[in-house]
Amino acid sequence: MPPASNALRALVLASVPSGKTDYRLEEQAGHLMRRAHQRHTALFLEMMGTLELTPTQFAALAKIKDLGEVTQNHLGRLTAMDPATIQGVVQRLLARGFVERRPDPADRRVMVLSLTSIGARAARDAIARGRAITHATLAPLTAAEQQVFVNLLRKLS
Amino acid sequence: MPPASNALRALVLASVPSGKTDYRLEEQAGHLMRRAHQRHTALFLEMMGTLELTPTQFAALAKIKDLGEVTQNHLGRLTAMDPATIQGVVQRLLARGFVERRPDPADRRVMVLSLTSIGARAARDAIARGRAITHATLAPLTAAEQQVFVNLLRKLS
DNA sequence: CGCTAGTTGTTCGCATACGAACGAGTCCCA
DNA sequence: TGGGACTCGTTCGTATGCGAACAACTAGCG
Repeated sequence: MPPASNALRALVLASVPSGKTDYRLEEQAGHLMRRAHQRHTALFLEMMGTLELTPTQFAALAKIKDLGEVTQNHLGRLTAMDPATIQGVVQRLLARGFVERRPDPADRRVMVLSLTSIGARAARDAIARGRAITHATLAPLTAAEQQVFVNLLRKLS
Repeated sequence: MPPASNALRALVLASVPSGKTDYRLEEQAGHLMRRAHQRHTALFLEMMGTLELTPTQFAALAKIKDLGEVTQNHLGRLTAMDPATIQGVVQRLLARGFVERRPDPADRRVMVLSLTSIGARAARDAIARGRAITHATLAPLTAAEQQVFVNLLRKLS
């Protein structure tokens, strides 16, 4: 330590009182992402209304509709849910009669999922609302900002 | 119903085949927000490491450190957690000895929260890591993009 | 003073979310 | 062909996240 450092250090400590170097929670990306996602979820549940679908249930439904038939774990990977999570989501869709399961004779570990006719109708209705939900979620931004925002989000997959 | 509407409706239905008008789940803002938030949470838990703090526990800790003393529900409002959620978070911080509670003589409904000395040290360490976590979360973006992204997120509070 | 409206913190139930561990099955290569 | 490595789906435990209901308490108004 060089001499005269005591006075210097006191100065530094005074300008940085016990690590309180202006860490503002409200400006941290993660905290803002959590809040923005929270707001979206609230909009989603409200606007999905009588369909009573959660965001993950909706994602699973829309993806099965896309593919016709999917394996449960594969569906999970496509919708960003780990096996434990997709399991519960699929159980609830099964219970509501939106999804069917049948064993795959070619691979006895696997259960193949597909939509029932009720499930297909629900998916169609839900996707219509999904568009409105995306619109509402992005409403605070201008059209140009919305483009930018979605592009940046994609980079943060 | 006006006449000739059957043929018309058939046309409409044909041009919009059962609602399959290219709804791409992967491009919906909400889905992307969920995935980006997921990635952040994984980074957070990994980088927080031995401190074993979750994002919400960290937010509560940082906010109590800011204010010195807070009421539980008030803390919840400041960190965007409803009373049921903040209750559990505070319980876990109490159990780890990071937070103290004392009754408010002026309002017997209220419990005032503050940091213990261990909690204050944990908060200081955690905030240092918090900066690194924000950095890592935004790493896929350029500095200019990071600015834009955070600004847009703020509008979507 | 008394009544009503609102607030505070708690509990319950349900739905993500994920790590860890597990049994069953498949794949590939020595 | 045998065996190790991997995959599939399930279960358990823990932590958000929120609606709903609740008892206790405060505040404000007639």
